[in-house]
Parts: sequence; C-alpha cells; structure tokens
Amino acid sequence: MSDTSKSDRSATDAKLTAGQARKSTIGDVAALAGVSKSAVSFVFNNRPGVSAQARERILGAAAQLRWKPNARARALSRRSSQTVGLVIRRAPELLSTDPFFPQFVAGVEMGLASHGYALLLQVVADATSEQSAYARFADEGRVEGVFLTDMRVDDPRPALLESLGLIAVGVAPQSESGAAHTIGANDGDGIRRAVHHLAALGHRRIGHVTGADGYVHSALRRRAWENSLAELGLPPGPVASAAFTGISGARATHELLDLADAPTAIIYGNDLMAIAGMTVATDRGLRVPDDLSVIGFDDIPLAPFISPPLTTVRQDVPAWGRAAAEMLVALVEDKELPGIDLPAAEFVVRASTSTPGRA
Amino acid sequence: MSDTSKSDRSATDAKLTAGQARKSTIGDVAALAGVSKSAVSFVFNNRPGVSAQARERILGAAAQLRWKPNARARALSRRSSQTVGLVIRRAPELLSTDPFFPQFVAGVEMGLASHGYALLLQVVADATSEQSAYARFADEGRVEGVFLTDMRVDDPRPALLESLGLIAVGVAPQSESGAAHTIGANDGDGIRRAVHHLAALGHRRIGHVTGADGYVHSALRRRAWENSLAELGLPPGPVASAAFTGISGARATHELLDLADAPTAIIYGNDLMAIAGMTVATDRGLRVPDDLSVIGFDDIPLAPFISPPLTTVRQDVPAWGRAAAEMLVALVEDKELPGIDLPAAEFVVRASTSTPGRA
DNA sequence: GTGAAAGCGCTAACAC
DNA sequence: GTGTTAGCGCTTTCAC
Repeated sequence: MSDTSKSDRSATDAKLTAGQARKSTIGDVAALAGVSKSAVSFVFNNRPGVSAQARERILGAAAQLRWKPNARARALSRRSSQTVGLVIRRAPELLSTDPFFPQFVAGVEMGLASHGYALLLQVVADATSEQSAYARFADEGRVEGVFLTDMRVDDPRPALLESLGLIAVGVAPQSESGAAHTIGANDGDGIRRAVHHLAALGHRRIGHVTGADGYVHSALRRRAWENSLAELGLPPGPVASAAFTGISGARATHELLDLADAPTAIIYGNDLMAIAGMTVATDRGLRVPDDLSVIGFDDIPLAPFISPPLTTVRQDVPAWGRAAAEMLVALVEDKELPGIDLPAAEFVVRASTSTPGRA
Repeated sequence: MSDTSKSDRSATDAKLTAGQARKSTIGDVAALAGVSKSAVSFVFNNRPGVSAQARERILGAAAQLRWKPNARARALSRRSSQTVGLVIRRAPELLSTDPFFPQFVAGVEMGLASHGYALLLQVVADATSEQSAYARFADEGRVEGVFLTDMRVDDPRPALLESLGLIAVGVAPQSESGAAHTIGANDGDGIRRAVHHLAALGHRRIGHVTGADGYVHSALRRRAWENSLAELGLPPGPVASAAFTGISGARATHELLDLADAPTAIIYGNDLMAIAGMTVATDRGLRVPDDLSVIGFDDIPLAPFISPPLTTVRQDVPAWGRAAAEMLVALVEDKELPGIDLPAAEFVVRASTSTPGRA
C-alpha cells in the first residue's frame, strides 16, 4: 500500500478521502466545506472571523470526515505540545507502597483535562536517569512544563530545571521546595493534631518513627512532632529513623520499645510503618491501644480494616494534583495564576489510640 | 519580544545562536559543522552515508549548541510521535488501593526506555470518558498504540480500537481478552496452588470472595478456585461476591461466616479484602489461622507486616509491563514480535494459613 | 469575512 | 558521500 504514486497524494480533493485511503486533513475539510484552510483553523481555535454559516458547514464537514486537528502538526506550528511531564523517581520496593502517586496523578488529570493538556509520564530508578529524563523532556521539546514531586532537602532539581528552561511546579509544603512555584498543604498540621490528640488522652512519652531521610516531608513531619511536644510542654520524645517501608518501621518500633523509658504512643511517618509497628508491638505482648497508642499518616484504604483500625492523618492528595495542574497550565500559558485553596489535613481518629495504660 | 521582524528569523546563521536568543535548530548545527541538514539528520538517525569526519564535526557542533532533534518536528515529519498511551479507568476509591497500576507503569517504562518511546497517561472515571480518551489519542495522532488493562468480560474496547485504527496490546490472562495481542500470565495458576495448599493442610470447606464483577481476572480467579476444588474431589465451596474494596471484603466475609456450614478457609480476590476479612474473623472471635485460614492475592508490601502475616499469591507485574511495552513497540514499528516469557505466579506461604481447627 | 502563502523543524527522496 | 528540495498538517500573518 505504500506504493501509491506520489502524484495523486498532493491533490487536496475531498472525494479522495471517501476511499478511507488516508486520514483526512484540514485541507480535506476545507475543500468539503468550500472554504480555505484558515477558516477551518479559525473555527477549531475559537477565533472570530468566520461567518456563522461557514462555521456550520466547516463543523459539518469535519464531523463527516471524522477530522480533528492533528496534535503533531499543531504542536510544531504552535511551538507547544500541550503536554506536561511528570518524572517519578521511586525505589522499586516503594512503588506499589505509596498511596501518593496514583492519587496525585488522578488529580493532575482532572486539572489538565479541562485545558486539553496531556500528561507524559516517566518512571526512573535513580538520580542520574531522573536528570536525563528532565533534560530529554526539555531539549526535545516534548513538554511545556513539569511537576516536581518528592521534593528533597536541598533538592537540585529546581536549579536544573531553571537551567533547562523548563517551567516547574513543585509539590511540597509551602515554600520549602526551592522551586519558584509550589503547591501543597503543610504536613505539619496533621502531625500537630496527632500530638495534641495524644496529649489530651494523657500521653506524655510520645515517640516518632521518621520517614526516609532527605525528603522535605519526612523532615517536616519530624519537626512538627518536635515542635508540638515543646509547645505542649512535654519532654522531647524518642525518635527512630526509618524509610517509609514496612521492614524499617518494624525495626524502628523495636528500637523505641527497647528503650528503658519506652513511649506510650508512637507517631509514624506513614501508615505502612504504623501497621508494621502495631504488629511488632502485638508480637511483643503489648496491646494496642491499651499499652501502646499508634498513629499513622496517609489514611490508606486498608487503615480502617486492620485490627485495631488505625488512627491517622488524611490529606486530599487528588486536590493537590488538580491544583498543581491548574497552576502549571497557567504558568505555561502565561496566564494569571489561579487562586489555590487546598483543604487542610484531616485527622482521623480510629481505635489505635486511647488513654495510656488503660488496662 | 514578539516584535522581532521575520526577515532575520530565516537566516540559518550559526552565530545567531551564540546569543541564546532562540533554541538552536538542525540548521544551526549543520551550519556550524559546515554540512547540510540532511547530513545532521542522518547522523542522528543512525543512517549510513556520512563520512566519519563529517560525523565527528556534526556531533561536536550538536554538543556545542546543546542541540537534540525536536520531538515535535520529528513527530510530524516521521508521522510518528514515538509515544504510546495508557488509559486507566478506575473508581476513585480504588485508586490508591491497587498495587497493579504503579508496578505496571514502572515495567512499561523499562520496556519503553530502550526504544526511546514515551508514555502518555490518562486517568478517567467512567466508560464514556474512557472511550473518548482513546478516540482523542487516535484522532489527534498523539500516540501510536495503547495498552489495554483491566480487561472486562466482553470488553468493547478491542473493537473500538480496531475501528479507530489504534494498535493495542491487552494485559490479561492468555486469550481471554478479545484483543489481537495480549500478554499476561494466568492468574488461575496462583489460585490453583492456593487451593492445593489448603487441601494439603486438610481443609475441605474452602470459600472464595470474588473480585469486582465483570473483570476478566475476577472471573478467572473464581473459575480457577472452582476447578481446583473439583479436581481435588472437594465439594464446591461457598462464594461471596465483592469488589476488591475493604468494605466489600468485610461484608463478604460476614456472609460466608454466617453460613451454617461456614468454610474453614477463604481465598480472597485480593489482599485488601483478605486483610479486611481477617479483621472481621478476629472480631467475631475466630482465630486466624487456627479457626480460619486466609489467602490473599497480590502480595502487597503490607502483607508480611500484618498479624498474622498473609499467605498470598504474587505476580511479577513489572515484568508484564515490560513485556507489554516491548510487544507494543514491536507492533507499532511493524517488527517481529519479541518472544515473551513471563514468570509464573509465586505462591507465598506465611502465617495466615494452617491446618483447620488446630486448637 | 475570506483566502493565499509563508513558516514551524525535521525527514527523506533525489540529484549531484 | 553530500547537498537541495519538497513535504509532514497545522497556524497565522497579510492582502483582498
């Protein structure tokens, strides 16, 4: 079928397309509607300058030929691909663990959909591939802007993107990111409420199991825990560092419970660690919550269905995704930034917390 | 800055780019290297017909100008965007639940990376948006092919994609999908091993909690459970239908345990339901595994860290993603299909199963 | 209001 | 081998 001679290829003859031989183009639509290509273009770009009846005919012709503007040609001509990128660096073992990523992506899509933007995704394993992924996105002109998630302390990416000339929206607690534009509610709020909740129940030794080192949100959650204790006049609690994984959470829990002055409550950097921690405590003969209160972070779908149901902090991650998308599109199109109003973290009290030593 | 007159824009003068005023193009590289554009093009497309020294100079010039072929222009000219699409339809509440999606995407990226393809993602909520997402992908020429996941019984999508002229690779158990090309190991194997494991332990009343209706993998898991019982000469066990969610798993568990002849073991359609089921059993005063053995499906990261650790079936989902990507690229480029060899499901025995009535 | 024509940056024939 | 040239399908001035 590729042997078709070139000569008849150039004819922009609407009748040709009846044969379904090739995809119809703007020229076919114009011919069928009896107008020029620019008229068709104007109609499909919501531009004035086309009479109502011409418009009708054009729309009719396009529908008849099942024609939509070709994204590739459009991208070249407009010098914009109407696409934004998301590069996810994640250790393989954390990939299916993390409730953040799918929710964020779903939110992003909601924000993008109304603007006709598409999302180009790239998953990488290490920092080097991450950098080159951004570089490729930029140099090849595949995307107009990118999201920056999993912000790290002293993250090198804002500078990299700056130098690549890529527009970026960071997802991180307010102005902790180094990125020019950032969205994200403060994780600390939720932790603060968790500490207050425990204190109100009568706990005085409240420990913390941190998330993976180097991430802005790990650091922030830890700081919020520390500050909240201080603000309540409670002694600094014991801390054990972990990495958002089940195994690290279990190990950290042992560490805290081995202490001479073991905490009566532990706040974990995420739900996965909290649940692993509950299992550890139970295995050590402690009852949860009677002997040990446990609080997680994320409110994963499983949290209400374990035993005991997990007290935790919930954030509206899809809303973040949506907001980030709206912001990125606004930046890319050089429009006014939308007012962003993110819902605060919710603190969800379930059965894994109670007054200490209730037995 | 848009007032720059056109005339000087057309000059393909390499010196111009020194000013960083605009991104360099193939013309700039050609000029700097003292060759023609086609020579540059040939080099960057690994084509013969360029002398070694010209090649050197071209590569040098490109590096100096920090130039890479523009993906937009390339896509138009080649009539291929080097992009494939993935449309995910997922009820919001199942979004962060599902271990499949992130792992699959990670695998896809591995398969795509070596071919220089990118992944365009779209998350939709319902069937209508799903259809139009595919239609947009096709009509706008954004992607060369798509993946078909979450295959449903009598799935209308293969026919839709056929009519759209989009190449597709389905992810589903062998030849259950209706799609021309399919990858995916048989979920049934894992279930079969689960049933045999329970039978060997001495269970005779083995129940099943199904996944959401209408999905090929839900149906297949159920059928494998039925067939395995029959092949072992065991009586057909009780079944309760659920929907992969915690709440539905809990309800289904109650349903089965309320039976006069309640099962001594239950195989669940996924881990989330299995864990919710264990909690239900425990709350009803049963001990797991002594009074009730429980088997899940997926081996989520949490599975080893709950109490008791969950016996379950693990599949190598990233490997599926990778294989699907290799296959799709081969189809798109009209090359020979790669030989695909997917690892079989692994059956992971932990502490949630034991001999019945061990007490 | 409408149409002609010149790009967008690259690829790929086809001469030289 | 190397360079010239004609597109790819759309957008966008600029005359009419």
